[in-house]
Amino acid sequence: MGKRTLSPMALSHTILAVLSRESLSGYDISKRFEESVSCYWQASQQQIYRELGKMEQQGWVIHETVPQVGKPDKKIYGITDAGRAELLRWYDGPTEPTPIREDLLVKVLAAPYASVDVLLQELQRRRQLHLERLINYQVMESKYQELVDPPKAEQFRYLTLRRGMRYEQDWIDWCDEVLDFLKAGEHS
Amino acid sequence: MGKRTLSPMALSHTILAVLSRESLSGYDISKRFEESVSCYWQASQQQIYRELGKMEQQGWVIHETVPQVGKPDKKIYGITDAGRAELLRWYDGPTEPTPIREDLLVKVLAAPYASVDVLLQELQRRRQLHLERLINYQVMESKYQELVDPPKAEQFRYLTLRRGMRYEQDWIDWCDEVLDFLKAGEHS
DNA sequence: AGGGTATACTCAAACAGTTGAGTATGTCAA
DNA sequence: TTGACATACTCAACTGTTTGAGTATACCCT
Repeated sequence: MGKRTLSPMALSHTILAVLSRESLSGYDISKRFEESVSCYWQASQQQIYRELGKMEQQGWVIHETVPQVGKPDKKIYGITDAGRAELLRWYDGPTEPTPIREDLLVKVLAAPYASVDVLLQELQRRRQLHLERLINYQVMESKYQELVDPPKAEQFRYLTLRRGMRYEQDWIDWCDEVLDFLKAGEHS
Repeated sequence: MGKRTLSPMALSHTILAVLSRESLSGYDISKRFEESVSCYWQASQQQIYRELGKMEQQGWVIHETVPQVGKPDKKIYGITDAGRAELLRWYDGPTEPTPIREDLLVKVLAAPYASVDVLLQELQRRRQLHLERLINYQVMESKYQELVDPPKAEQFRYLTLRRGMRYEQDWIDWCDEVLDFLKAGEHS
């Protein structure tokens, strides 16, 4: 007797959305999550395999095992009609903003009682990390812009990338704002 | 035998950071999380009380019960020396970007196989929600700007609010981008 | 009485996510 | 042989978070 009345379970719906376009092996799904899905959904390989197992039990996906030479067999997962129906059912519901839990900002709050130098270095490290992500997304963007007459699905996928790029730029901008504040020495 | 070697536990450290400045009742801590902490850390009331109990067992905080007239007794929590040491220990470690899991973006990805009208309405709803949050933060910002010679802690707290404001503005901008795309009918 | 609000706090169950640790097949280099 | 990498997949334990459901004191309104 579950106590939950709502079941967001958006990882499975993310997988369903990815499979809507084409069937993929579990490994290739995992690769998608490292690449084009990474700007809006993070999931580990273990999580994905586990979820696929559950989704198959629920009849949303089905797999066929394909033997390979020199490599292990792979399981190609495809979405079922029930899976498409489930995706549409979920799609009609509301979305919720992701709960925000930013430990870097907790450190900003604690900085008056701690070492501002440590914070400064962490801000620089984080700025660099977000810059690298942005650059990676910009490389992906340039590939979208090479498409001459992109299919509808590609256009929508591009919009998800745009969000990722804005998010990383936003982080860089905020880091710069805090770094400027710290370097101006106004806290001394 | 725990399998974990790392223990981020940043909720407790957020509470420690909040208590660094002043002792507060559990209820008031919860109120802080609804207000000034909300732009960088979300936690439920239950979660906060539970965490305070754990933190007290670990000696990081201590409470005194204060009887009140017409209201239940309240527990005022204060940070201990051990709590301050724990906060500093944690402070020196690296931060990690929050894992991103945005169901609205999954819906953008699924939109070619579903109703674009539903997406359009959801984007407008979300835009409104993020605008309301931004306006709320702007009200908070104007209070910071009334301070003539703000203490250091207030200046750092203001920087956390700046992040919240940028984040909400970023969402609004992205929603506008997608709405423009949908309304231009380029997906037809 | 019931419903709403506020101040104050607590218990329980379920679940999604994280971490650790593998498995199988193969290639290449030191 | 070992270590690194790639393609492919699986199991187990733990934990933070969410959801549901309260508790206590009081006030106000229908």
